[in-house]
Formats: sequence, C-alpha cells, structure tokens
Amino acid sequence: MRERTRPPAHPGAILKRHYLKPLHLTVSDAASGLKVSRKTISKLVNERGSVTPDMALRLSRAFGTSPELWLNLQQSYDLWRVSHESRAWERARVFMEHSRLLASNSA
Amino acid sequence: MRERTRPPAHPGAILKRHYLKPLHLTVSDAASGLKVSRKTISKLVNERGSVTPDMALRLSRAFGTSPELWLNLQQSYDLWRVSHESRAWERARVFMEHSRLLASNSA
DNA sequence: TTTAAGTGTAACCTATGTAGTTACATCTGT
DNA sequence: ACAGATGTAACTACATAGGTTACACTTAAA
Repeated sequence: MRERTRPPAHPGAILKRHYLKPLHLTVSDAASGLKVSRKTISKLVNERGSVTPDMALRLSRAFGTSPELWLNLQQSYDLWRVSHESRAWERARVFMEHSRLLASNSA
Repeated sequence: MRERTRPPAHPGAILKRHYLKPLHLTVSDAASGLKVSRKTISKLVNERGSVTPDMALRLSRAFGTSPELWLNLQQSYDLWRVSHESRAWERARVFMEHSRLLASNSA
C-alpha cells in the first residue's frame, strides 16, 4: 500500500485545467456565469479558496457534474493537509480496533 | 429516481447509535478518549456540531474506520441542507450540459 | 502607442463556524 | 442525599467565506 507524499489535486486546479481551459472560459466569465464574485473564482483556481457546498452546487449545475465530485476533491485535499499539518489527532484513544480483513484499503 | 425528502442521517446520530451505544461509551468517555472537550462531542451527538477533518481523523482512529466515512456523512448532510435551504445556486448558468448517458445516477 | 480586457490581490467589511473553559441546572440511579 | 453524566449558556480566540472597491500588471487588439 503506497502512501501519498504530496497533496491530492486542489479542486481549483481541476476546475481550471478540465473545465475553464477546454471551454475557453476566463475567470471573469466563470464568476459571472456562476453568479459569484470574481474574487471567489480567482481564489479557487489559484488554490487559495475552498469548494463550499454552495459552490459545489453551482459548479455541478454549470458543468454537468455531480456536486459530490467537487466536494470529494475538496475533502481529499483538506484531509491530506490536516493529517499532515498536525498530529494531535494521533493522541486519540483506540476504542475499537479495525479488522484487517475489512480494512485493506485506507478508504 | 427517487428524491430524498428528508435530510440524510447526521454523523452525530451515527456516532451515537452505532459506536457509543454499542460500546457503552458516555459522551464524557468519548470526549476524553478523543482528547477533545465534552462540549465538542455533546454538540456533535446532538446534531449541533459538525465533523471537521480533524474530528474525522480522531473518530477514524478511535473506532477503526476510515476518516472518509465521517466526512462523507457530514458532506451528505451539509449538501442536502444547503441545496434545500437556498436556491440561489440554481441561478448559475449551464456552461456544459451533462450527458444523460454518463449521468444516470446523481452521484 | 493607446486602449480595453483580464487578472491577482490587498484592504475592508460582515457573517458564520469551531473549539476551548467555566459554570449552572437538571436528571438518574444508587 | 449524593455522584455521575448531561445539555447548554456565556465568554473567549481564531479562522474562513464572500462581497465591494481599488490598484498594479500583463497582453492583445486597434
């Protein structure tokens, strides 16, 4: 089982590479189409903003995806960062061992 | 395809029913084991708090689950609420129609 | 070269949310 | 009566989302 050594892709990077670029949409285009401020999209594609549930709904509608797609990308990104930026959570007591049989995959 | 008319289970309800109760763990027990305040667990179990990435890591360690389990429960709950509490996101422009072929399931 | 469009970002604002501590009233079982 | 467990209020500190306005910069077209 391999461990990730680098953060998963930021949802903003996916948005930029796989949606905005192919459709020749500028940050300004996307912002006005999604009915949010330009700042919100700019921060997102520059990996300084997050996909909130509201944004996930807008993106899903705009690009014909599920909202879960965007939230899952954000979740993976956040989880990786938090698990690597602090180890306080490792001090939590183990109440219940997980079964190795049922847990060959970390997800 | 059926639409949910009620919110998905709150992660705190799952925690209470499927983890705390079966293990006879009190809110206080869980709080001290997870190394968080009693308030944090109390709020969560009473559906007035959220599972943050940090909490997901603690819960996953304590109960032998994946952190994603908890974050996915929270995500589903949040998404349902936001999509039902506001319809502003529906004003987002459709840039790209989704393919019915690829989107027979909403997720 | 001038002009306009697109961009990133700072400053400022408001609203919300997490999480901690302390304290209190309540309830339950012994 | 007492101790344990609980929900919650009041307070704090901190972080984040998102909006508006303004500025400097780049790029491409006229």
